[in-house]
Amino acid sequence: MVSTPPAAVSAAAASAAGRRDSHSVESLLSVAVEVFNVRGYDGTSMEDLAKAAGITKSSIYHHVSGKEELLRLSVTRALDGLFAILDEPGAREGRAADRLEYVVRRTCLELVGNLPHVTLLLRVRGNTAAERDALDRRRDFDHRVAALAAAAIDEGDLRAGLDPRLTARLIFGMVNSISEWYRPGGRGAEKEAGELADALTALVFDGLRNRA
Amino acid sequence: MVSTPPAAVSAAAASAAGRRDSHSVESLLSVAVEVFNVRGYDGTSMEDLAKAAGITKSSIYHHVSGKEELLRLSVTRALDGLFAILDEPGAREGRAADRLEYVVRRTCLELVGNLPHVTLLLRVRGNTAAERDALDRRRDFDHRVAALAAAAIDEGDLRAGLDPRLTARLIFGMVNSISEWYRPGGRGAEKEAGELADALTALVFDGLRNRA
DNA sequence: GTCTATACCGTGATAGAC
DNA sequence: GTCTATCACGGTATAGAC
Repeated sequence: MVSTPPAAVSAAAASAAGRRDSHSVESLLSVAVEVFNVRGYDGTSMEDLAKAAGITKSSIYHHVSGKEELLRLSVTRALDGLFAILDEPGAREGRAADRLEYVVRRTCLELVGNLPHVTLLLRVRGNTAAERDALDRRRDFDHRVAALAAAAIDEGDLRAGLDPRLTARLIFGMVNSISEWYRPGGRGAEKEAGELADALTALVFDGLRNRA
Repeated sequence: MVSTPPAAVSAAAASAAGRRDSHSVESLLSVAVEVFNVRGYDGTSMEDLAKAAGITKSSIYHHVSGKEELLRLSVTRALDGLFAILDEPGAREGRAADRLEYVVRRTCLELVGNLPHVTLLLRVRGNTAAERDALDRRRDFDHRVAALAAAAIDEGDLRAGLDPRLTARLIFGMVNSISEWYRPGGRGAEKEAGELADALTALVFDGLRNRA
């Protein structure tokens, strides 16, 4: 690769000069996920990770078995967060349309609140075992949401004639796309995320058109 | 990488046995884009491309200067197709809301009709010069669509209070997500694409909710 | 337009001292 | 928990014959 870094990935830029940072699996993971999200998983070398973490390549192997374990840890975390939403009361009780709306809203918030891991998950392509496992679980999630959409159409709250599978795909295509541009805005980020979720939910359920 | 191929990428599987396929830049490009889209650009080696094309690595350099040129050719093609939409009469004449709807619909069709190149474009991360140039042009496209959304709100056809930039991002997040699951269905694909574009446009402008 | 052969470097990973 | 040193391998790319 002829790569010139997009924006000089030095997550631990501050400590870059010092070297010899002390790391746990946790701190290493958060550094790695940042770099993966800038460079892409395949585009990231152990050397890149080492530089960003402020240690040497070899030191990384003291914490994890290799690059793929870092990926697995990250996407597992993302998926656990998403599946947890489906077990919340708001996703299990009431009319299907309301449950669907709840899941859409909560998924937005979860994506924003867990942005690095979810972003990485959404970019996984299936080249390694860890990636394929993640894709399987994602498919699972999609199916459960499509079932929710189907129920909402049956109950008459969503327009008849909608294709539930397609509808679920389009909704979550929109939700997931947030990861491509959203950057947390420091304080007020929570309110910001709520407004984003509101805007998206309104668009999906009521559309853009003015009915005045 | 511990990679086991996801689905044995042999675009030219038929000719795999024979070897010594004859290639032009064009035929090589179409093979390369297929492989890039399965393996990811960074995850694809020249060896992968050579196998899929049925020639050796060295032969590829007879046609192009290297991997990055194949990427540049592909994303340029994708971007040219998208920008051409903005110059069509339907995108330039009439009320802004109608022009926006036209662009959304046409973008869906263009994405489906030019799927491999557009898919690759949407996955580009900015690691190389070719990728950064592509990202710049994408941003340009987004701005022009956001301006269209702003005009449509001003004219009163879209709900007041919408954020034009956010609206444009969400719409095209949904449109672009089609590339993650859509696979052309042989004959009838044109009708299929039209229905997909209709469904998406209806969702965006009128929402899912049943108003009966 | 393809091939074989090869240069050269970056890669993921390991061994073992401190 | 970090380091230096080292390894085998696979990566892009080139030279030159057919």
